[in-house]
Amino acid sequence: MRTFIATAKALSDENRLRALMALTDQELCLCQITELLALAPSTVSKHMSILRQAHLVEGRKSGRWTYYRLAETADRPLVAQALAWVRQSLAAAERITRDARHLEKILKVPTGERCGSKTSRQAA
Amino acid sequence: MRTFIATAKALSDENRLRALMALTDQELCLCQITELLALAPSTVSKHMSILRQAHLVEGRKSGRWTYYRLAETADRPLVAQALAWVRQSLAAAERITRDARHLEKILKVPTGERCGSKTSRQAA
DNA sequence: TCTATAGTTCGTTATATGACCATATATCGA
DNA sequence: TCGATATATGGTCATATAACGAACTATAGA
Repeated sequence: MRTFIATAKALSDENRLRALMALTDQELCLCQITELLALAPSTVSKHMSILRQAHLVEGRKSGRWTYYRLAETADRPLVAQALAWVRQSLAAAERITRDARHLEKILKVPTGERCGSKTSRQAA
Repeated sequence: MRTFIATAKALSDENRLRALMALTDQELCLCQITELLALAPSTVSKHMSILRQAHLVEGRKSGRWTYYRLAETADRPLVAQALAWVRQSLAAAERITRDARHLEKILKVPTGERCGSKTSRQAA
């Protein structure tokens, strides 16, 4: 019950849903999600922590960056079911498709020029 | 997106989940759900209103009573998916099975002796 | 080594939520 | 009609949540 409620709550916030949907096709580092959502990094970090605790995403630390991806659900069918529900409910949502277009641009920025670095800010 | 979030929020409260699961096998009037959850009637009414707005349950007014049942989902596959997720996630939850046992007793009380009437209070 | 960058954690603040009681509405039965 | 019952609605209060900035940790690179 607790687990279920934690998952449902994790799925009750627009920004977390946008982050989740952005991870559909590839993993993203926190700064890319931050760029997409246009929120403070600390806020996004908190959101991702909530998604991770609900086993909806997994985090992988690599050097300075933390990469997030959708969770491996082979041994968690209920999470898989939840993710399927999210995906089918939101795939066509205007906000999500807009994010997908925005994400394309974000992904074109090479590693090393991303995030809050002066270089990437100038590029933007 | 709004709709999805409303649904996810509706599923984020333990008492609403208990009510939802209690409706698995039959419809119940508000007072029966109130008895099951042991909350103030106004609180339960609010909960059912939230579930109804999320299209998870339907209300049917009959005389003094309002009967709630799981929503008809033939034309709402996403709601069906959500309900399936709930059912499969919680069917075995200790709280839910305990509620099911409690519900059996509640259902044995004949109509007219239910709810807060003096008769039913004496019976309890 | 020193500085900048990426991310997390913590404290604060505004809003959302769930609980209650009091009240309103509606129905049933005497 | 009048009183009791079933539910809904509105107000209030305590707690939960999401946002931010500040401060901390860790890593990379000059």
